[in-house]
Amino acid sequence: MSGQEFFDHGERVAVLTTQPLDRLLDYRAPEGGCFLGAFVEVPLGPRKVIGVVWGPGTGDFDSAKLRKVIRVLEVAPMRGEMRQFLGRVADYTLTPMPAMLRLATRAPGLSDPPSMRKILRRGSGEPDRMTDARRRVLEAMEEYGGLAFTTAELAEAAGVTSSVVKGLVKSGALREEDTPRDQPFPKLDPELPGKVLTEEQADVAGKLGAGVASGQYGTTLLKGVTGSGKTEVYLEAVAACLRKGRQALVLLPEIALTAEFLTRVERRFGARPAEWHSGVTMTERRRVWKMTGQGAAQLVVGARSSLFLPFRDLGLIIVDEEHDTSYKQEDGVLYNARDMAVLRAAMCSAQVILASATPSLESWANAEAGKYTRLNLVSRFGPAVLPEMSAIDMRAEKLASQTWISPALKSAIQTRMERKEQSLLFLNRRGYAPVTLCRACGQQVACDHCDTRMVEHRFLKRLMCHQCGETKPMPEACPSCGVEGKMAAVGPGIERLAEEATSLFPEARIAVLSSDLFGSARALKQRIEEIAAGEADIILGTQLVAKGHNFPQLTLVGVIDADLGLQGSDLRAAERTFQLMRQVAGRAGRAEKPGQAMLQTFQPEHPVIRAILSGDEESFWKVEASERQAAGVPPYGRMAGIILSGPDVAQVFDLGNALARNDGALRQIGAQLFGPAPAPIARVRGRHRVRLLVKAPKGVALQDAISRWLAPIRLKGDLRLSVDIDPQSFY
DNA sequence: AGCACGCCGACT
DNA sequence: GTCGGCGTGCTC
Repeated sequence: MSGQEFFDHGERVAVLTTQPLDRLLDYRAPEGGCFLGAFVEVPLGPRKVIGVVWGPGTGDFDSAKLRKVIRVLEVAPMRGEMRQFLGRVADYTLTPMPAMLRLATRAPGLSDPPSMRKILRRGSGEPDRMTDARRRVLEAMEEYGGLAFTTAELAEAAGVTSSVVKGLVKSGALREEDTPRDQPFPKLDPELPGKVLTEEQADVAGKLGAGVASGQYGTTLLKGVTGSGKTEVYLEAVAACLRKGRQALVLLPEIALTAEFLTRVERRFGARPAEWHSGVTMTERRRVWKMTGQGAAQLVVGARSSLFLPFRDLGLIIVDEEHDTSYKQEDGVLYNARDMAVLRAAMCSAQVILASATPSLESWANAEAGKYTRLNLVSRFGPAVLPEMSAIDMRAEKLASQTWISPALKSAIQTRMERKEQSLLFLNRRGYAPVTLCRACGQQVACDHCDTRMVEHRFLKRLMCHQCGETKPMPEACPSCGVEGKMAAVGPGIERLAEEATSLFPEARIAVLSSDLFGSARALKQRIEEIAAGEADIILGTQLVAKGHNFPQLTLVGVIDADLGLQGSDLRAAERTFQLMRQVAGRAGRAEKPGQAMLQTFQPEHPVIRAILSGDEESFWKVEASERQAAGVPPYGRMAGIILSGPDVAQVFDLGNALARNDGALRQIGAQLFGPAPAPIARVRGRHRVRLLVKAPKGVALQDAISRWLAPIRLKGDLRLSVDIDPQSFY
């Protein structure tokens, strides 16, 4: 990086814009000059765009044609560390820099001057006439001396109309003052008493705190079983970070989890932290972005994109539920927030805590290799113990056709009903039935734009494509052969399971938790609270229920189809099933009552099912690790996916074949290329998709080889190409 | 990304 | 003649 930090008026500067150009553009520094990293507005063709001063000009552009930076924006310049971080993420994910800059400036109104509002202060003058209403206003002002009132707020507080307040301003008893609308976040107090920790928790918290206090980089894998108090423990690391005067970031995989988390932070530190995710309002986003940059937000709680906020001095990043697949962005810039968190921390001497009850194999392997410190919380808090796990061998169960709850599971639910305890039935399938077919011709109803089956949603009275969201009414006659009244639902979805549960237990109060049955995160949260308070006997849920919600009355978990995730050729299928089953099982018996988990399976001897039942995680990981090592796949090898798409199948395949023929750059590093083959979903929204997979030994320069391989190709027409380094899903 | 330029077919 | 389709190329 260049040593020059300031550019005088007229000097050449190189500017990175958010426009998808593959290089920096030279401009002349504006009057008053500008700092390296300054956010600027520059002319580009007929338009004005936002950019960042990235360094001294490259000088190879005709200086007569050089245009001048219009102005420097009134926000903190981008720090060198942030510029470097964006560059490293771009190199790693093969993302163009403008897209990276867009990620880092996802706040509205950056180009606007700081928004101001008028607040009131006590003036020097006295009111010409004192009335009762005026006295109340002045008293309210005294009482809340330090607060910044607007006219409306002060009128409200004093119980008068705003004209009374305006009168006082006119007479000079109050005066108006301009103040920035974006206020700093209230101070968090790390010295407030936290929850009393057990000896084990205090020991782990102490070690994490010491890491933060060292002011150096380090990553810790914090493994704690459900209910072991992981959150309390890592909040002590946040406390250590705050004491050091550095900022902290907590990443959560799911927006639905933030509300409860914010409350816990408030209980521990006396104020709410900054919040950053797609559900936050525009004005609040702007405030969070700016305050993060000024160091006036000590703690940010957010989704993966909060990793690209302009922290001034980031000392700690916590990745909660680090194994969660939603940390991998699946559209736009393809990055894994967990991995990039480690990168960012290494660049700014911060600590990372990867917290999970069921860590990813990647993190487990990094801990085994000594790259990460590993800390364990093994005891569940309070008297609760992990549930007793058992399998129900579905080959031996006699089930009526079109039913999925085995007699064994049914009687276990019955027992819970009698004891006034709750049961949870888990089925990771939304809708009523995964397949709708015609009994006359055997044809399945498929989406018109994607190569996927349409899923019946009886609740919506429609068929839905889970790929593109397209819906259509339930057909009376077969769309393919025209025969009427022969359409049949095949297989269970969560809605159909609800139907079965209702007929088995007509007197039970049944709650269904599926993401498509709730319009908002708020509605979902409220329903979850009602259920936790006991307003349901049987809970039916999809994936959603596996994540961190606490139901104290719950003592039975029944997994309807434990084999569901094991099918398919996904290299992480075993790992995912293991994590999901463990997490769902962890929902039972969190309070005083011991829990029981029953897994309905057709393959009870499958190693993954056996590992889940035995609870022997270390041996599961060791077996899984040795299999991946033998296959040379992550985390012991590297992979990348190339997805080609376009409206014309032949064209897309031609491009795929051309790429496969010219794979010299890949062979140089000893990488193998598979494909082109139709992508897992061969058609989405009318676009045909073809995939190539690259598998390379660990430790080679994979990104470099891929960019050399792809450099010569020119995309014609409507063809698209995207590169996914470390792809998460393969099915 | 936008936006112009430019080269062909279809129309008042 | 001219309107408008979108392929190609440029933006400091």
